[in-house]
Order: sequence, then C-alpha cells, then structure tokens
Amino acid sequence: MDQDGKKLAAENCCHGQNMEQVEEMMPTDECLYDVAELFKLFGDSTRMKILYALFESELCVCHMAQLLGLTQSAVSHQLRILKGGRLVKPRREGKTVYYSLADDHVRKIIAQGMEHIMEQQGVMV
Amino acid sequence: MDQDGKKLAAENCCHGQNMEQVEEMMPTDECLYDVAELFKLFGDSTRMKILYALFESELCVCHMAQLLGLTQSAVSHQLRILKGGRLVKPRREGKTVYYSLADDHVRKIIAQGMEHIMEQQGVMV
DNA sequence: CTAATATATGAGCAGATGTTCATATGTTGT
DNA sequence: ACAACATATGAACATCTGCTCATATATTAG
Repeated sequence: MDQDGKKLAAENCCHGQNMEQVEEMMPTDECLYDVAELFKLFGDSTRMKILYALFESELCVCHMAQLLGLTQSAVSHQLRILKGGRLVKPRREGKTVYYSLADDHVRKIIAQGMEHIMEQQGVMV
Repeated sequence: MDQDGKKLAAENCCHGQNMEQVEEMMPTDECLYDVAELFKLFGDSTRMKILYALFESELCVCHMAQLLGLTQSAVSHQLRILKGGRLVKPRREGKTVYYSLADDHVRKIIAQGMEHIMEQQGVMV
C-alpha cells in the first residue's frame, strides 16, 4: 500500500520489468517535447503539401498557393510556422519571397514517413 | 486577367518556374493526408513519451503510466490512438496488456526526429 | 458467483489549431 | 509620392485534441 491507502498497480503487475533501466535511457521531458513539436510541424496536410512541393525546388508563396489550391493567407500563415520550426528558409528577390527546405533532414524525415505509408498500403487488403 | 477580372499573382511572378513538373511529382492529396496523419501521431509529447518508453522493450499500461507520471486513463486513450495508427501493438497476458512498437520504422522515424533536434541544439547559441 | 485487478471507453470540458477576412508591410516602377 | 503587386499578420471563429472523471469490460482468484 502507498500513503493514500491504494496499492499502485505497477507494484503488482509485470514484476519482471526493469523500470530503472527504461527510466535511465529516457530522454529528458524537454527533449521529448521538442521532438513532438518537430513532428507536429509535419502533422498537418497543408504543411505537408507545402513541404512536399518544396521537395525538388524552391517556390514563391503565390505559386504554392496556386499549386496547392490554397489561399495566399493560409500558405503564408503555415510558412511562418514552418519557418519558426526551421523547416523552411526564405530568400527574398524583389517583391517575391522564395521558400526552400531548410536542410536535407527535412527531406529524409518526409521520405521515411512516405515509406511507412507505402508499406502499410501494401500490407492492407 | 482571369474571369474574375483579377490577375492571378502566380501568372506574373517567378516565370522561370516549371509548375507542371512540380505538380507531376506531387503525391495525391490522399497520400499527403495519410503522411500528415502519421506524423500527427508523433506530434504529441504524451504519445512521444509512450513511444520512447517502448523503444527498448514492451511495457504494460500501468507501468507506462507510473513511469511517465500519467493517468492510466490518459495512457490508455493515447495507446488506442497509437494502436489505430499501427504504431504499437498489444499482447495480452492474463489481466495485463503489454504494448510494444509495431515495427522498426517507428524506431527509425523517432530516431531521425531526435537527430534533427540534437543537430539544431548544437547549432543554437 | 463475487471481489479484485488491469485495461478500455464515453461524456464533457478547456485549450490548441487552422482558416478566413481585413489590413499592414515591403518592394518596384512611374 | 503614389499605385500596383507580393507577402505577412492580427482578430475572430469553428473545429479538433487531449485530459479528467466515471464507468464498462475482461481476466483471475477465492
């Protein structure tokens, strides 16, 4: 029993588990939070569309909007978020701003996700 | 001018861009949506904690709750979502249910995200 | 069957998120 | 300076999300 008078379930089940070991290899809460925040950036179809559109070459905001069938405003808002997360970087040329993927990691992460989807579709009936 | 009497911005800027080419290599909307949905699963710190806890070995629900300082209910709700997305799989043994990562892709994706975070922290001042 | 334990789930709620609309900022040409 | 164009941003709003609480289901022991 603990101080509250209730037995903690964890004390009774899966005794074989080495909890200390699991706890030791866990990253800090802050680190896990940051990773989650990173993946959150990829977790919206509008942002994913934008990122994928930038896979091969840079594009200006208006072209992205046109290509993806989105409002200029919506694209701009999402680009702001992506820029904040260092997933894309802007390059100004006169009135237009060209965006491109910030680094190759972004490409790798998306590719990995895409792979996983494809595999699952293959497995699905 | 288009039919609405407004010029489309995209017609005037970045003339050098080959939009057809970009459009051709774009995956279907459905595919992009699925990838976004996949990443959304990784985009919550509670779920990320759970996934990372399962990195090395399977764990039962109550142990996850204890280890991560979460309610059993909260963990169970998130496990349901993760299971739905085929990121984890359950194994029943008597009263307790052990969860483990569904496949190695999950590990790879998390590792890739973690790498990205580490790199950025290195770059930061 | 009943009690105890482990997990799952539905309802309700508070906070986060993405879009639209209007408007501001920045750049170029006249 | 002014007009036109490209982009950015703030406010408002509707939707989505994750948590808590209560309760249901499943399994085992007695």
